[in-house]
Amino acid sequence: MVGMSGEVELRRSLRRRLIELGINPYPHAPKGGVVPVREVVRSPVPDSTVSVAGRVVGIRRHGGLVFFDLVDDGCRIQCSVSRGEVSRELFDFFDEFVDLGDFVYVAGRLYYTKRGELTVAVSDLQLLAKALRSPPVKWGHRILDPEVRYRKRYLDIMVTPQIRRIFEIRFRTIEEIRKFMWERGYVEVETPVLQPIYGGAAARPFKTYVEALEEEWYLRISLELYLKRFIIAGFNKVFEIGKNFRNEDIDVEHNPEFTMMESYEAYADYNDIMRLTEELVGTVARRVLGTDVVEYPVKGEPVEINLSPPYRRVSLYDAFREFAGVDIESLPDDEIKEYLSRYSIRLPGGYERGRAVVKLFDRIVGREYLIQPTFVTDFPKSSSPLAKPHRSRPDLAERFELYIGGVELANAYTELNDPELQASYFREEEERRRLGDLEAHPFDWDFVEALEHGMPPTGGLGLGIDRLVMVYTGTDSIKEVIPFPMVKPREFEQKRVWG
RNA sequence: GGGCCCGUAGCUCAGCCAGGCAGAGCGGCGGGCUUUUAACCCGUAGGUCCCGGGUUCGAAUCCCGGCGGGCCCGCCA
Repeated sequence: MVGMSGEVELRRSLRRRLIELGINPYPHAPKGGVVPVREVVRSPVPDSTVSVAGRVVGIRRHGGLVFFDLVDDGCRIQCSVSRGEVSRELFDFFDEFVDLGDFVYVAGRLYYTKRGELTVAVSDLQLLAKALRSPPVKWGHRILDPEVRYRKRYLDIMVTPQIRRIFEIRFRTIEEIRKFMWERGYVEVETPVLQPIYGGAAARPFKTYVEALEEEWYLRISLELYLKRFIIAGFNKVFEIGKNFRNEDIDVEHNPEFTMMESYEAYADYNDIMRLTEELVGTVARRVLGTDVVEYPVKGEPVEINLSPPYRRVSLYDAFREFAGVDIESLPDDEIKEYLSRYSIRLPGGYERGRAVVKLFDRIVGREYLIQPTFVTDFPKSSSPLAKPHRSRPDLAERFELYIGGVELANAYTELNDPELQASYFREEEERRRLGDLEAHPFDWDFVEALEHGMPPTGGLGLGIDRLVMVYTGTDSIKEVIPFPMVKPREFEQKRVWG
């Protein structure tokens, strides 16, 4: 047993000894009321007595005087224990039983040290939870191994305030999006995650099996088709914030499980939705960050981005002309095919002009040039089987995508509400599936039947929350803004001896 | 799916190219220290060198296979 994982063994023996001494190392509650450290720090009253609780993240011993740092809900305060000011029992207890990582309750007088730091002169102390492992790095420093950071995100958040800040922004963003939508009269609804037919996007789904029905079902790849059923049902303005699941590869912009906000509004079109979207992105930024100017890394260099509306609107064909110098609209199919092979783009399901154009747009224009917020509008009709054809351009659909920092943040349509046209689009998708496009949209009879009951003219929006948070936080990897990103589970032997 | 790189103490890493006793700093533990805050000073413990196989008198080091991770490219948002 000599040399068995030293720290944990040592601390487990402390835990045992505490129990032997009749001291519960995991009491049910602090012995006195606690005030959040944040409040103490916000308006400190020197010489007043405070009682606070938190995790011990630093200990500096000076013989008869010990300074230690407490972190409570992300907020740090220094405490001191002086041999001359407390009972021998208290001082020895701290010395012997309190380690980095432990939660403690302390009460004492507030004062400023010689160096001017606000400090609690501890006069009472209680161990609230014994940690058997100490934090891997000192508080305020960064864990550098990305594998540890993503697998044990709680440590990453625990010890690095900048990481915690990213998630504070994430969850405040979701909160403010809700408020923004509620303020505008949208009703927050819920739709099924498990679906018999997936739809609303081009993606491969996760499959699951429903024992009660003895059927294979799917995890949703979007919220779209059920939210439209709410519009059909007579709710005029609905939204949902929820997880989508797409069985695709993982990279800096994609996680198989990600968060979307989708909204649908009766009697609106994609122009209304553009105004809604830019208002939302700008307003939420101001409310969460206090500013609508952010910095985002583009090719490693921070670029200032202004999120205040209005955003630029440019049609997809015009964007091609402006940024790529190509009039792709009037390019013959042969030359488009040449471009495809030059950029080694394969089209599953065979060549189709509209889809080819969109792929080329993603490859050549999107990430490269659309840094300041830009709505790219009017996509080829065949690439958008759930969007309504353009009111004056029969070859296009009333669709837009929002790009910021080269990242695609949103996708929106004037929604298709003609059931016959929807059915024929679904048939085309089915044909493409037969030709090998695994991401083609499956035919959803139940949805077409719902449309047959009549859906008012509707504008809809899908907004990628993770990517919005990336823009807000100046982060260029989606893993940084997802609390627990998908990582392969790892087999490991726990090094411990029971007893 | 294709390519490149990485895996050694709790953490950060050196050692690998050119095979020969398993190393440093931080952290831990013990001691000292009553105003520090990455405290300081002295001492000390701590290892499945990612896993498996091969070459060799001898492998952290060379070779093969695997696992895990990162980045780039292709694709979905």
